[in-house]
Amino acid sequence: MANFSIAQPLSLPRHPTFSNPNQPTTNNERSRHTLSLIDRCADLRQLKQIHAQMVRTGLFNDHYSASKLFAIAALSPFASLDYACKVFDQIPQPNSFTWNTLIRAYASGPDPLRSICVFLDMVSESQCYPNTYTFPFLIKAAAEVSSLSLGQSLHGMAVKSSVGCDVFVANSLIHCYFSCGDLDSACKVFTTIQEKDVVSWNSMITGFVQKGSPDKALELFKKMESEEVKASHVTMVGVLSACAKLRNLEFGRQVCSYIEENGVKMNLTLANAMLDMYTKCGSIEDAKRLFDTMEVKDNVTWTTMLDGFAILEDYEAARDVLNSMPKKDIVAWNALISAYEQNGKPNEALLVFHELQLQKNIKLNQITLVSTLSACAQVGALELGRWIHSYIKKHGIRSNFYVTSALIHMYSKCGDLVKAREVFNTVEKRDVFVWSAMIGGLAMHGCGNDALDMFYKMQEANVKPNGVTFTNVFCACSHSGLVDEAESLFSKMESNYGIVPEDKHYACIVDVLGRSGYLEKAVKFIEAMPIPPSASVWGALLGACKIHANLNLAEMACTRLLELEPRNDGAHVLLSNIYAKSGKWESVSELRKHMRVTGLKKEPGCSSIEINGTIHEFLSGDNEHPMADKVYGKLNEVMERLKSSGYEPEMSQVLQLIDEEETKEQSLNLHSEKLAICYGLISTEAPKVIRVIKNLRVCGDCHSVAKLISQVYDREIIVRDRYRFHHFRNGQCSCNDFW
DNA sequence: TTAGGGTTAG
Repeated sequence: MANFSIAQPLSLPRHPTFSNPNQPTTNNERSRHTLSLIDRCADLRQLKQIHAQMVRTGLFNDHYSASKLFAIAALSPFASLDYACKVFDQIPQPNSFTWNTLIRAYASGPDPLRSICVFLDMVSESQCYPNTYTFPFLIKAAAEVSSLSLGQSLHGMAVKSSVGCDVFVANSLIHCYFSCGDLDSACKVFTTIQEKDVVSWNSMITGFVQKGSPDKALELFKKMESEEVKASHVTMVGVLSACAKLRNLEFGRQVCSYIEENGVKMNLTLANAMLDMYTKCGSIEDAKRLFDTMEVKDNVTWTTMLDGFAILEDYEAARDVLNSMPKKDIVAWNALISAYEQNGKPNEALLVFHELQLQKNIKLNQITLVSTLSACAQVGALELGRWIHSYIKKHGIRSNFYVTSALIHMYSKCGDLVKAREVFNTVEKRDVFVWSAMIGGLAMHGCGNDALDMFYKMQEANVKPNGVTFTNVFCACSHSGLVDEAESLFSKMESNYGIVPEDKHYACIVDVLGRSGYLEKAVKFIEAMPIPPSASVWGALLGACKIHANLNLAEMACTRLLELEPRNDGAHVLLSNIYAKSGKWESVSELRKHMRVTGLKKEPGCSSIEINGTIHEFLSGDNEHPMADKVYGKLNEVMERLKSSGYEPEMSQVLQLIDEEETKEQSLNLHSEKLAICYGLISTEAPKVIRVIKNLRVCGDCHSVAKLISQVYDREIIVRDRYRFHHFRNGQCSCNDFW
């Protein structure tokens, strides 16, 4: 028996809703009056007062009255599971209704599995049998925790209890099977329901939408219509969501008219679903019109609108929406951060994150941290990344697979492979994304064999690789010259792993072959492709032609690439470099003229370095930095010192696009990575590692200079270029000059 | 006598 004490003599609540001009006189009337008060309770305090009075007057001994009180304690908006349990313990011999109510309360609580324990107590301790009310709650709990085996067991029990055909039980099972990813079982249950109701259809439609088959959801909706089942507002939410996922504006608009013509009851959720459909389908005008007419808006409304602008990369409008929100929440902030981060604007994402940190009463969640870590990875903001890592530990934020993968990715891309491995090693569970992130990290640092080991360990751990895993593995092979391994794995992708190679995988293999000098083999591989080669396939071949100075093949690859992407500046620059390397200066100038006439610009080289949490960017020949004078002063000193150690500038690296007044050597010295390294030398002390991130591939001269600086100045330098990492130490680079 | 299943943003 729980310990429940009546704290004070009951005084009927003074709350105005409780005043009753006609005081009840008889016992029956008093009971009825008390029961009506239960229904009108506004908070737990009032309920407890009624409880006390019921105990005092003996009304609590009446089973019906006690269970009414209990149901409110367990399920009302102000419910308290703790208190409800105490009330439950006071009820002698609870009946099915009371047990079911307790099961229901637990099933929708924070720990749904506890409802199963209550169910087991009910079966073992009471004379009550589970009925058509019991199973939907239990099955809901199984759905909440996505436990297929539990769902299946409950399904079996329901059948044995002769309630398997009940439409409520069947509908819960459909929902549960979808949640557990067992679409076949969900469909089987659906077909066995003899008298399907609208919820049966809704469960199927919603299930298909949520499990990535919006087309099937729409098919089902059409079938539902043909069977003349009247759609509800929940049906329409599902159907609109399917349209949004399919980006089918035309059908989406028809659905909106359907809702109006068929008198489907509108509510806020449905209006939000319409708004979402318009924004996802790219019709911001429709969205704005609807948004302006909505009298009631919640945070979903605001965030959907914000996201709509973000999709169109209208960040100013998105920002306005955030500013206008009456109560900004973390989801809205996350929407803006991830919009920037996913559209290649990581610096902007970080600025928003810093602003968010200044807000009071808004707690960062996993999504905030994952998006921000990804932005850190892009710009190489290692210090902020570390801060987020310690924030996660300090605030006990539950690390899920997304967070773990994001941390591994951040540490790897910021050049701290040791820390990336540490994160990987300390987690107990790893899914395919975690493994792939680690393989990707090893790949970009040139640890090809370690990456392959990881790939095999992953399979020993019974984790199935996906397309991303293979991309990362091939990338690792490419940077380490592991041609045979890459070819062998590629040939098994479909047969052994069931993954159909995509364009990016073909591009990887061309890269593997090409880098290692097997140019003819790479061409034959392209010719045998079952899908048309994409720009990235030709780009990989072109890159290899540059390394191995194969002019004829380069011209062919570039022509094919430019047929697909006429405005690919990288291709123009690569070809120009190859011409220059072969001394074909006429061709260089023709290409340069072509670029000028067509307004095509070479992406300027840009290198960044993080000092005390601030990212400093340097463009080629940059004078914008406040300490530019000192940087150039340091650069001169460095070059003199290196020359006296025997360094000679690699003029062959000055390949193209030099303005006439510049000398070749000056041009080399203006490279952004040299400026960033020099800034690192003057802003930090040994033995701090100098970490630089460059947007393009590092040039040969800068590579030699970095090696020499690491020796002459005894500083470790880590440079991330567009393709991989270079660790310079004692005059050597981790890439073994193979990049 | 009581009640239940399906709903939108990241």
